[in-house]
Amino acid sequence: MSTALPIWNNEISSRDRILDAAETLFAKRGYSGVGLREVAEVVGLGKSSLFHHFKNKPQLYAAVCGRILRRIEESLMRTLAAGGTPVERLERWLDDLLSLLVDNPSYARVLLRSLFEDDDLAGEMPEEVEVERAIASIMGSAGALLREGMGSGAFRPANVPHTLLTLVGITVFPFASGDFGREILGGDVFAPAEVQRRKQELRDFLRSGLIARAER
Amino acid sequence: MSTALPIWNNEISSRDRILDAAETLFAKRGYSGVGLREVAEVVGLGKSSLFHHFKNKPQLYAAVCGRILRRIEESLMRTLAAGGTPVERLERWLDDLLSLLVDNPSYARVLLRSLFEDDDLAGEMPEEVEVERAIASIMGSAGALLREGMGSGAFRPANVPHTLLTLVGITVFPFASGDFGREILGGDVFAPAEVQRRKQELRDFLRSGLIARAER
DNA sequence: GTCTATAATAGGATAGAC
DNA sequence: GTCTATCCTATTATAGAC
Repeated sequence: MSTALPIWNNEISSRDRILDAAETLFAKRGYSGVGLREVAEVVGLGKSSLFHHFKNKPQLYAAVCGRILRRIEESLMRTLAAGGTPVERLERWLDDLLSLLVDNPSYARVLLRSLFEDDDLAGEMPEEVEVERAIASIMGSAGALLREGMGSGAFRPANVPHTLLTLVGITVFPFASGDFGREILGGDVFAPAEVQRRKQELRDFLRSGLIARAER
Repeated sequence: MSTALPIWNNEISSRDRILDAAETLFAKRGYSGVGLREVAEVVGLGKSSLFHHFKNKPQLYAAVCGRILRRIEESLMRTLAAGGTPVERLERWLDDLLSLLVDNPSYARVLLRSLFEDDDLAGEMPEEVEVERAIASIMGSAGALLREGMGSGAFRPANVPHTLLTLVGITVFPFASGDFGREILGGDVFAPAEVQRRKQELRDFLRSGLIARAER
């Protein structure tokens, strides 16, 4: 019954290798576009073996999404705990989030795709509940930061929920946009130089918007 | 052979009813999540009848996406042709785009989902080529507007491709975000009051960013 | 923990009657 | 232009041997 490995064990468990394979495939083709046969094939297992680790497909999907969201949550907590002014914390968080999305090219796509599946993650299984919890935690912390900054005058007064949607749109979307983003930019969104540029453009946009001051 | 109806005919063609049904379903469950059986059922036809109007599933999908993109293209062209300063044209365009997305709740989801399907729209069929053309046309016009505004000093100097990605992220994403957006906002993203608020928040964000001037 | 075998269903697509 | 019938393959999931 003990599936936990000793900490000095370097082997990656079957469960994690299944999650890795499923994550990549879900990013590429979405929930319905991925068959468990293909997941098993990538991992190097028989199809039926997957059901020993996850009781069905929705649970596997929720486990993939949950793992991503927990990592984002951890990153956010670490960033916020490091202190600084609200502006510093916001900019550091967005920087770290972008780094995380770039280091794990499947994340942005899996996340946005999952937001579009209103049905497929709405169950009562523990993995699905965990997804909801992580989302609420992340958005709660980000919202609190925005409110603190607006209260102290560091941020312009704005509608907090709409600002949260805006922040998700400008940070996550570009790294999920695949060929579209590549065509717009004329190069890979994940290339280091392009990532640096995106971070800079994001900071500038948050500081000044787009419209020049003379026009206001 | 003539499938074209006389202009005084009020009946909606089977082809259009198939496109309508497919659009709604693709928005809900994505390309792979929709079976042609279900599309046919919604329209009230047998599954095989669909193949008389579209030769296969990829073509139907491309036709759905193409119809949406053409409407956005038309809206953009009309807006840009109406003249005004770059700031006026940009703000009018975003306003009109949001109205279009709100009037057609499937649009945002179908569009963003299609951007995540690098494979499923990359063929050589005329419908797929048309999708590419419309995207290039829309992004070309928007990019030209940005460059014009930056040249005249109306917009802050910024990286045009990244700004395009940002604009897509802040305009389209919220209306594709479904339950997530609903939870963040505490209400329906498509409710008239919320749409008005989003338009206002968008204008403010473009004019001032998020960070207060005192902090700069 | 992984395997083979199997069940039951749904998928896209075609042929041909009407 | 729509239908029924059919083909072949893939899907999720289970049972039970090893």
